[in-house]
Formats: sequence, structure tokens, C-alpha cells
Amino acid sequence: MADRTYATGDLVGVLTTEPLGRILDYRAPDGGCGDGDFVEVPLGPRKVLGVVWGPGRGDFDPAKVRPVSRLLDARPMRAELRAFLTRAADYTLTPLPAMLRLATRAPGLFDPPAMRRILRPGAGDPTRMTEARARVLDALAAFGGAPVTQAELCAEAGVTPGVIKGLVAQGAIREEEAPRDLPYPPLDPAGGRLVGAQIPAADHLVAAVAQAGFSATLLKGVTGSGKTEVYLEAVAEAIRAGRQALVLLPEIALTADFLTRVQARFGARPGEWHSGVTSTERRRLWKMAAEGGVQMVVGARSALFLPFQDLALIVVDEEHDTSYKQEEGVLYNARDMAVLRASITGCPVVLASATPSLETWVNADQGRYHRIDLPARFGEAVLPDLRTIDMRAEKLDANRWISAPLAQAIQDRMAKGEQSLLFLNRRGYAPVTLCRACGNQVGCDHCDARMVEHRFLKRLVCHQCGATKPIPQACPSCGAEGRMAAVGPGVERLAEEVAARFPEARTAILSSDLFGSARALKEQIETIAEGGADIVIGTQIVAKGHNFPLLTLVGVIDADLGLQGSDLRAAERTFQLMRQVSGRAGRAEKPGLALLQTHQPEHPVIRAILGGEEDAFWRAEAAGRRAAGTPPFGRLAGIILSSPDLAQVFDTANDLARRSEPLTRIGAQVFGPAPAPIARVRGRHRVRLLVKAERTTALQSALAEWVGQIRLPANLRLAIDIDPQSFL
DNA sequence: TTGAACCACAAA
DNA sequence: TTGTGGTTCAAC
Repeated sequence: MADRTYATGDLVGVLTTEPLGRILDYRAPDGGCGDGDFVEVPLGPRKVLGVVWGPGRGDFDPAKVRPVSRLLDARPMRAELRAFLTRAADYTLTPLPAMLRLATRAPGLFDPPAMRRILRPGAGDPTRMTEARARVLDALAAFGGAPVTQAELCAEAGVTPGVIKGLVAQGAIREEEAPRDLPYPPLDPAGGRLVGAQIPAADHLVAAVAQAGFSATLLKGVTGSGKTEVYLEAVAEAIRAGRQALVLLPEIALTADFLTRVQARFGARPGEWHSGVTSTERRRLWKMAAEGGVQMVVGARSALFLPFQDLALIVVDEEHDTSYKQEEGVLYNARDMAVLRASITGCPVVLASATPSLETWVNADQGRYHRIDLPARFGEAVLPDLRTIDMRAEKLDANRWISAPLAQAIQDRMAKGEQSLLFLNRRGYAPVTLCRACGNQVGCDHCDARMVEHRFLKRLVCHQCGATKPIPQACPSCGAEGRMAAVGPGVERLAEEVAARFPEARTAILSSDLFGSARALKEQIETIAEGGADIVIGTQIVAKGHNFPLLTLVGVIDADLGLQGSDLRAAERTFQLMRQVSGRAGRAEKPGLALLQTHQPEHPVIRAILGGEEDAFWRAEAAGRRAAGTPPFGRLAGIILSSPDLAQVFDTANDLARRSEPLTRIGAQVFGPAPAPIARVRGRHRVRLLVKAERTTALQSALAEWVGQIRLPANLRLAIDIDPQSFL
């Protein structure tokens, strides 16, 4: 769609961020406007943000059409981003205004340009050189003349503002006024040393960037194979071409580590985008993305909606990670949307993982994606020796979870000064608190979830909604005193067992809820990497890209955990998690060992993990899914209805199920309604329907027609989840 | 999403 | 009659 311009008074369509069903007609303001212009328009008694979205439809009473209030001071939204928002809205069945909100999520975007104070090297010398002052001047020089704020310089040099003030007073640093939103320091693409198989892999990606058309590549390589270095070469190519690159990471906790690596490679930090970034910084990055003042952005899934001026490459790192799926508000999978954006933009997308998702594996297998396999490098991590411990043969005391062979292995590592990691994917102290008198389990008051004891917080916590309450002395159900018992292990409790059995060991727990900030977590990780702990106890979080060079043993406390339930992806997820976690152990000079405690050592997933026959495992999974007609060979959509009124949700859901004609017409099946996996969350009852269709059908339009048949009661919410992560 | 308009009902 | 709370509707 080519951009049009409109003369003063012409009818234009404006998309606002208000949840209205349609694009509204306005009159172009004095001086005219063009497609993509950010505008402020009157809406009822209010003024709201909008984007000019094509010519007006002219079907609204001309006397009631109001003029655009004003043009906002921002680069117009490019046709490419508008097309992406439209297609993403259509695909996810999300109203377009909600999509626009995702793309304008930075405060103060349209404030008039403001100035702020920046620092530059001055002509004078400090009267007295102290260590802190030297650090400041070094840090300032390191910015290479790029504008720096006082806060940035303080952080970089590790000093308080007082030190800088002193240097300013003495003329060693000069203060200047500069526009508030500054370009990011330039990245230097030169350098980059690759070895072995990295070289042809990087060549391929660099060529794809240079060629500048859409292509999708699966970059598969185990931890330590140098995936990151390889795709950073593709980023370097984008920078050399004066264009922009986006790297998506699944988790904020990973960004700090990653930014350091980028800085080491390119000499400066890229733009950083996620929920933890200050609003000032977000506004700066949003503007610089639009103006070309940032060459590389590292971010969480929402970075996909930034208004890049000239995007040349998208990388989705750890593409299999489930946190790419947005599960609240607008429901989308950032990995899939990244592919969509790349195809609309016409640039390469690289999906990187050691353990790709089945969808990506199939796409590569069928030739839709190019596939590059990186072998482990010499001297780097290699897959450890994997063995199971059959827990049926182990007789453990009550409240003990570490088997004798595992304990012995830990003892051996300690004797050698090496580290062990115990992996248990359960936060808190104990997953269940029950009354020994009546058997009642303490649940959340607002959700149908059990509350998890967190001894660290001295409270019970609902992992669904976050509500907490004190650990009861008397049973809330039968009133019996002192009969409450903690049942089952969480990482905190496992730590207790470790402390009892290895009193001389230094232990560390890595669990997402134990750290107030990403920084505290990073410090803990660094301490461990430097050898500050003998035994590390961790949840999921340890599976994600942290390197512990001294680690040679991984003990998986409960390898069966992920296999429970009838979720289709359970096998896939367990396989990935076990591979990732066990991949943490060992390097060539210090071989690693991974011990999986399991009650079902003959389970096909456990055997596949042990056998290391990866492609065989994927092929078997793919065959199973193909036979069942489930993704990626069929399509699914989840419909979640929620309301405080239980009867109302069921009535509406049954009503929907009865009117399934628009779906059966395209050969789709409707299952349900059934209570959602967690039937009540935050006081709202949730009911779920599942729609299954063939891959090639027009599922979205049928769904829209189907849902459009019924009028929703006021406090009932309906969410459509295309390609749900979990389906049951 | 927001604000205004509308309606029912209770208090006075 | 006034006030209050909840629901419904339009917005260009």
C-alpha cells in the first residue's frame, strides 16, 4: 500500500488506540496530512492518539465529521509496520486498536522536543587526580565523543554524581545542552573472530542480510557451539550496511549478560527494550528506532512492535522458549510474529536454539526454513554422560529427595572442588500444604490453585495470581490445631536437605522469586560462575544460557515432573528442558555427568534424552502429531470465557458450542466447554473451548463469524488464543 | 476505553 | 425530590 497524502479538509481514516470496531473518519488538518502520520483527534469529549490509516470511508454523517486536532511530532508510521499490525491483528483475531497500542507503548512519545544536560570531555585538567576521577575520565573517553548523561557516566564509572560535579567545576568535564532523546553510540562491526563451523554458518547469514530479502533460518547448536557469535556476524553485516537489527531474547534476566557480550563484540551497548527499562529510555529507543538512531535493539517480545526505520535482520534467540508466547492481553507468539514481520519487511529472520520447537524443526525438515547445524567447538561444552537413577529401586526416607547414587556423585565433585547443580522445577518450599486431620489442601481464595509454601517469605503464595497468606497454624477447614504438613519438595526444601546432608558445602539457590531485581540475580550467577558455591539448587532459570565453567554434575531431582498431565507438548518441553539443563555440565577437559531421577526410566521421552538421538525423537513426535492432526500439522484455537458468575460462563460457552455451524462448515471440530486448566483465576471462573481444524482452512474468519453470533454479557470476557501453547 | 445518559431504587 | 449505583451506548 503506497502512502497517500491528503489536502486540508479531505476525509481521512484514523485508527485510534480506543477499542472501537472501526476506523473513524476525520477531516485532514490545516496543511494536510499523510498515511501513517501520528495525530491527535477529538473523540467524544476527549482527545486521543491515532494514526492516519488511508482515506476516509465517507459513510458517516458529513456534518458530524470533525477535523484532526493536530499532527504529532513523530516520524510517520511506515507502511511496512502498518501492514504488519494489520496482518498480526487478523492472524491473532486481535482488534487493530489493541495492536496499535502495542506499537505505541512508550510514554511521552509526542511531547515537544526537550533538552537535557550531557557531558563531554573538557579542556582543563583536574587539580588532583584520584582513582574515582580517573575512572570517570576513562569511562568518558570510552564513549568516544558520543553524548553521555551524568547518570550513564556514574553507572559506567561506578561513582556518585559528586565526583562528576567536582570534575565539571575544574573544567575537566564540560556540560552541554542536547536534545533529550539522543542517538545510541555507534557500534563497530569490525572484528569478530570465528572458528571452524562458525565460519560457513556466519557466511550464510551474512549473505542473507546482504541479499536483503525474506528468508528464515534455523540456527541449531548446543550451548557452547558459538551460536551467538555466529548471528552477531549477521548483525554486524546489518550495521555495516547502515541498517538496523533486532535480537529477541525470551527473558529479561538474560539481557544483562547478553548486553555485555554485545559490548565486547561491537564496542558499545545496543538499545535495550523490555518492561524493566525506564520510561525515559523506552521513549528514546522508540524514537531512535524510527529515526535510525539505533543500529541494534535487544529486547523482549514487545520489541517486535518498534517502528524500525530500516530493519535488516531479526534474530529470535532460544526460539523454543515458551515465554515468547504472550499469555495475557493480546495473545501472540513472538516467534511466529517475528517471522511474519520479517516476511512483510523483506528481511531475514534467524531462529536460534539448541533444542528447537517442533514447529520450527518441521519447518526446517520440510524445507521451508534453511537449517544450519553448529557442532560443539573443541574445548567448549560437550553433552555430558547421561544416566537415569531408577527411583523405584531407591528407598528414600520421608521428605528426602536425593538418592544415594546422586548424593555420592555430589560428594565426589566436592572432593574434586567441582560444582554440582540440582535441578527441580518447583519454586518455594513445598507445593502442597495439607491438614493431616482432614486431608484438606490449602488453596488460593481467588483461584482454584493450591498455595505453595515459601519459607523464605514465611507465607503461602499462589503461583497463579500472586496472592499470599500466612501459613495457618490451625486447619482452615476442620480447625484442627498443629496438624498442617508441608508435602512435596520445592527448591527451598531441597536446599534444606542439602544443608543437612552436606553441612560443609556452600549452597546457592537460583529461583526467579528469590531475587528482587535482575541485577541481584546476575550477581548471584556471577558469584556461582566464579566458584562461590559447591552445590547450586535451581528451577527453570538455570536452563537458560548461563555458563558455569566449574560445573560438572547435574542432578535432575524429578525428571517425571514435566511428563505428567496430558498436554501434547509435555514430551517436547521435558526433552528440551532436560537437554538444556544437562548441557550445563562439563567441558572437554572436565567431562560432565547428568543423573536423571525418574520413576519411569523406560518412558520414550526419557530414553530419547539418554540416547541423544535428537532427530529420531523429533521425527517420532512429528509423526504422532501428524497422526493426531495437531500442530504443526493441524491448527488449534483456544477460546477462554471468564466471568465472576460461574453459571453465566457455562451458559454462554454452551450456547457457543451449540452454534458451531460456521466452524463445522469448514470441517473444524469444537471440543468443550470444559473448565480451563485453572478453573478460577483472580475470582473469575474460566471455561475453555477448543477448536481443531485442518492446516489449510480459513480458521480465523470462521472463528470470527462463530463468536460474532452471540452477544456477550457485560462482565464476561472472551479471549481467542490462536495456536495455544497448552491445549486441554 | 471513557464519559454521558439513562434507569431503578432508597433515603428523606 | 435528590442522591447513588449500576448498566448501556456512542465516539467520526
